[in-house]
Amino acid sequence: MTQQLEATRRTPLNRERVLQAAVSLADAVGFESLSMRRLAEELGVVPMAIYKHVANKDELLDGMVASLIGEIDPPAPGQGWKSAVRLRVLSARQALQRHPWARQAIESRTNKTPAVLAYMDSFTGMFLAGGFSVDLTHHVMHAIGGRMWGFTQELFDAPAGPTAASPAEIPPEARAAMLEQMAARYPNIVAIATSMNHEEGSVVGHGCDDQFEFEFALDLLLDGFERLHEQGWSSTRATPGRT
Amino acid sequence: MTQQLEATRRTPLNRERVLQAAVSLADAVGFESLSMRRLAEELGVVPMAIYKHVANKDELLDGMVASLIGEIDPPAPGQGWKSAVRLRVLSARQALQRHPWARQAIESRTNKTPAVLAYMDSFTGMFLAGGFSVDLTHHVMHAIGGRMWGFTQELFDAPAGPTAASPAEIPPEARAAMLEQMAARYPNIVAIATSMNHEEGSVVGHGCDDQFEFEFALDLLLDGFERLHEQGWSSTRATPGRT
DNA sequence: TTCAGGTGGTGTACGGCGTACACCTATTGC
DNA sequence: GCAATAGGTGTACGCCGTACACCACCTGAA
Repeated sequence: MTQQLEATRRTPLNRERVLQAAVSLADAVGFESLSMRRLAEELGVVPMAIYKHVANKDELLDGMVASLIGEIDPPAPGQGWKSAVRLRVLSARQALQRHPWARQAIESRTNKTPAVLAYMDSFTGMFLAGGFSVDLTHHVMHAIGGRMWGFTQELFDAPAGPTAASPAEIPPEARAAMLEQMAARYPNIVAIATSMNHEEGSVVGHGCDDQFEFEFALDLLLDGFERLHEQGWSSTRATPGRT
Repeated sequence: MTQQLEATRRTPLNRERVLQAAVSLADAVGFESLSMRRLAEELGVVPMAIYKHVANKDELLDGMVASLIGEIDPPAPGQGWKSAVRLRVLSARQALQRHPWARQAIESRTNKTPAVLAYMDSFTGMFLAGGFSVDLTHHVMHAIGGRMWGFTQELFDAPAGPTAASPAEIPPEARAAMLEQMAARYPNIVAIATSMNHEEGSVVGHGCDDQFEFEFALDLLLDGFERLHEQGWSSTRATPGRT
């Protein structure tokens, strides 16, 4: 009797459910807190049960990345290569922002799974379809590198200082002293930070517009690609802009 | 008596020696095999002894990154901004190639240590000294992102297939079949791979010239920066190349 | 000369991790 | 009706980072 109840209660695990659970667990607790044991707990199962569905943790991560790739839009048809690439990269970026663990997952591994290869292949195809030479396409794929995934190293992201949200924590004199020290030690950084939003005294203000920065670099690269393509660039000649 | 011998035998540990040992241990065994316990062993000391000199493993890694930064050349004087930046990035790249663990160390952490700030600040200063507006400098720093450290996501680096070094492992028919499968599934990747070195049948041949690829992207960005700078670009107008 | 305090190395222990291996138990195909 | 198999379990091992109590030695003041 209890057997029957328990039998119906549990739909058997499968790879799909494991990956799905892993993704949402990672979404919730972050990459470094995603452990096999914790995932098992989430699935109401003993840790080793997971290993009936994925070979090991690395394969789990590969599966998660594959599922992420599934969220990226396919190439938009009927567009020039440039806007097609642009749209797709931005779609990848959106997927990455939905799943903050993905950047670390991608960086932590040398990705040669079929899903990754397929994505890279399809990505490569956008340039070839746009009339790029195989040669130029090759280098262009290297150049776009991490941006293909929709992320860049975030350099400045969340500055050390407290935001305007918690003004009580540090007395204004101390803040001013800190600022002076910063400005003395890192004048250039401070110059940029203060220029970013000079409205109030908030030194390292609301942070940067990540999206703007990302598109800035992306478009810079795309423009460069375009220029090279138009001039019929070939690697046998020279690197892009050496004088 | 034994006391005296043992007293002379051991020069006491200090932060410098710990960091130095950590760096060369990581050089030898790789980032993921660098553990406090192993480092202690290398130093002939019990694991907890290390904690008298660094607060924890994160601080150890920060220290290692700082020591790496020390290996990067300072800005070359008497040059235009462009070649100064170029030289410095390539110097950073060399440092990173001497210490393969560094990429992971940098990626794994949100770097706000004084050493990192100082490097970024000095880097920023190269653009400002070149007459860049603070605005443009800001975005340019974002765009150059990871490349500031001398690395890019390596996409293609060591392909799955065996290299020419181990020809015995896989019989030629099997190789040919694999190639056909690859070509069917990932035609664009294979197109690039085969064009890279069409000498023999080595499909995913000797790999790419990392250095060339790196400089390709770097120069593309630098050229873009230059163009924007010359036209007096400002972020209030538009992103670089949108039509 | 002694003795307090600090510096640096030790030993033990805890709670986490990934996962190998032996085991059990339903379900299913013959 | 029964053997094979897929899927879940329990135990155990060897790693990891590090908290905490302890102790040896050196230094400098009384």
